[in-house]
Amino acid sequence: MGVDCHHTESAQPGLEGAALASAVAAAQSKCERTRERLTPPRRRVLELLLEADGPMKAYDLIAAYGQDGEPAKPPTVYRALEFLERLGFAHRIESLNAYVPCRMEGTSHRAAFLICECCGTAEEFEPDFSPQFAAAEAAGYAVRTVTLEARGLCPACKVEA
Amino acid sequence: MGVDCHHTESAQPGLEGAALASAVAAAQSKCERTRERLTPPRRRVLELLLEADGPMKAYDLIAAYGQDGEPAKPPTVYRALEFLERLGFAHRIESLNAYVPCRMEGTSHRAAFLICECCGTAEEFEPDFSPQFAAAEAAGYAVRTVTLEARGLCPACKVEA
DNA sequence: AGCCAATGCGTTATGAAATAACATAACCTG
DNA sequence: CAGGTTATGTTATTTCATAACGCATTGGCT
Ligand SMILES: [Zn+2]
Ligand SMILES: [Zn+2]
Ligand SMILES: [Zn+2]
Ligand SMILES: [Zn+2]
Repeated sequence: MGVDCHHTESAQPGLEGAALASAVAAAQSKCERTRERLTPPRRRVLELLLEADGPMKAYDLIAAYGQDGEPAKPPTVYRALEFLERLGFAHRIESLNAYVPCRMEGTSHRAAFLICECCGTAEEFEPDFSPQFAAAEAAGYAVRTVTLEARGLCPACKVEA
Repeated sequence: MGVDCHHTESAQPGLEGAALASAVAAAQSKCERTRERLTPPRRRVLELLLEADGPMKAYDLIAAYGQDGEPAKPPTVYRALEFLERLGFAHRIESLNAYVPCRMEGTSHRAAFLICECCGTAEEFEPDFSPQFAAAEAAGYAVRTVTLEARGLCPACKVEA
């Protein structure tokens, strides 16, 4: 990300082979349990996210969509992303206009990210908002979703800087 | 925002008259203290943000820029927004692609928002991240900025729903 | 004053991100 | 297999943001 970053960019290497197949199969069975359909475009976009080494832009997904090099049409990918987000298989990172596969084991969670401004990796973590929003809820707010994105330097890039 | 919201949309009424002039003057003198220049386009965009009842989109600012109805050119407004953000006079709300004037008194702070999905207001509050990021910093991260945006219903809209 | 570097602005054009709208196809379920 | 629902294909458009370049203004320096 930073022009002066020469890291291998694989702080979060993408899945391949058996690991990839296994992750997709897990999503598949999760869908079946809730009568949701992991259709070909949805599966394909999930694969692309899982294979990637970091956050993927929507138009990167569009370009990479066809195994033969044929790009997808934008709505194909945006619809798949909407589905994957709804099911919790992927998250959108607002401050990057980019998407990542969910890295957390648990089923339901509020996603939060530590984003490295040097190498571009985005590490998901489980935030604890209880103290924050006790006050908000006490003031009458009904909080539904929360976006928390911290930006800075990951350990590796911090050392080099 | 919500199609079923019939509120007056003035949960955060914009400034006018003396209050507006005073807010702009405060920004002016803050700039002078740090040798920054509140030039005409920057002042104009700040005015528009302060006058607004809620978050403003960049192209709303562009359209409203000229007192005679003439729109600004996009770079004019985006440059002004960059400046206002840098000085802490305005914040970008990532999940809305929109901008608000800073409502906090203190000089330096990490902005956070409670966004009502019904009436569209965005209330700024001062978050306390200390517990969250003690862990992150301990793990070697150097956190520089944080985006925290909570979405839900404000007290007024919650009652109506 | 005259010069210079730095900063900001005006303008044109383009790039990037996301969605609208509508037709067709696949899938349940009774 | 009929009919409602969900998903996809396709075309076009809208929305959001920046690149690039030349000119103007500012403020320090000699
Ligand atoms: Zn997750
Ligand atoms: Zn890094
Ligand atoms: Zn603020
Ligand atoms: Zn509201």
